[in-house]
Amino acid sequence: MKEFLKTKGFKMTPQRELIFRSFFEMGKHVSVEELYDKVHQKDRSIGYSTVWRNLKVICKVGLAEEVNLGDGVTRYDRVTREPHGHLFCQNCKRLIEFDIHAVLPYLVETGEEKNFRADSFKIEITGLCEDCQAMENKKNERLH
Amino acid sequence: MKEFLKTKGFKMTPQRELIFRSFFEMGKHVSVEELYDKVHQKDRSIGYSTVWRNLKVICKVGLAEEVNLGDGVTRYDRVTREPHGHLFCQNCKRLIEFDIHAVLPYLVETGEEKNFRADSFKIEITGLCEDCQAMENKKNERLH
DNA sequence: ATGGATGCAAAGCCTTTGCAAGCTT
DNA sequence: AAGCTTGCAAAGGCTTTGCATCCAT
Repeated sequence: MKEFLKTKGFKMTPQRELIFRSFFEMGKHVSVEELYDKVHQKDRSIGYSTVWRNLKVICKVGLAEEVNLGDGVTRYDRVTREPHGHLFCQNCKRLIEFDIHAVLPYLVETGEEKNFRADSFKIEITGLCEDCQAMENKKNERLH
Repeated sequence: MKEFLKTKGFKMTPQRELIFRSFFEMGKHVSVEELYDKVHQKDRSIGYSTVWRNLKVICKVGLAEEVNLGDGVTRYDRVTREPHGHLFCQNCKRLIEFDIHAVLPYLVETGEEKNFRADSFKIEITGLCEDCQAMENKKNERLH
């Protein structure tokens, strides 16, 4: 990893290593704050902006990309995994993934038709997850 | 429209009418600021927050929905039009639409499989539009 | 008269950046 | 030494809200 970063013009530091490790352990859909909390527990001296900047670095070297669900918080998602879409529960903010191999060809074709140079594809379904639907139903029952 | 709003618990006012009209004239992918600029030209007394709140109202009554491309600006998009995806140029911020009828069934099915109650579907391709690619090429030529 | 609507200013919230000091190579 | 990194604090930039006032019903 150290070598890999060097080829991209970045250096390795203890902080960076801890941040990278933590991010890849958490794996997916991590917000700056979540990662900061986790990292900060292990090393109280690491600042918020360092975490933030390193998340950007992870993106710059192509290991993750930003995900924006419109709830005001940017999340970071590993890109080494298979292409996938997101089911985003607006209540509990949970993110469920699903495979999008079936539709990717269509999207690629669409971009080509319009002479658009596509960098990334995003498919998101927002709504209510199974659990939150159940909760909602219980709440309604109580009201009657 | 006045009647329609009343059924939703909202009242009609001169400001609201101007804002609604302007929004529907602009039609698609409008940011608060863009709409404010347009509205403010016609009536200098209308404040930014009034425009903002009315955009929210338009969403609440189901006539538009928020679009978040991850550039820090929330845009509002009419929902009466056909379901569509977005090609978002990261350089000029232009939004090009494309039909997504072909893939919607797959997405609906995906949501059902996971017992997810889907409220909305979002498909976004980010990259560089034709024009900006041309500009980029010219710039590169000049450098050589 | 009511309760929603408006304007202004101020607060919120994340995201970014400026800087001086500290490390990596 | 040269340049990337880090921490802290402060600045940004857009979104929201508090409040007194106004207006539609």
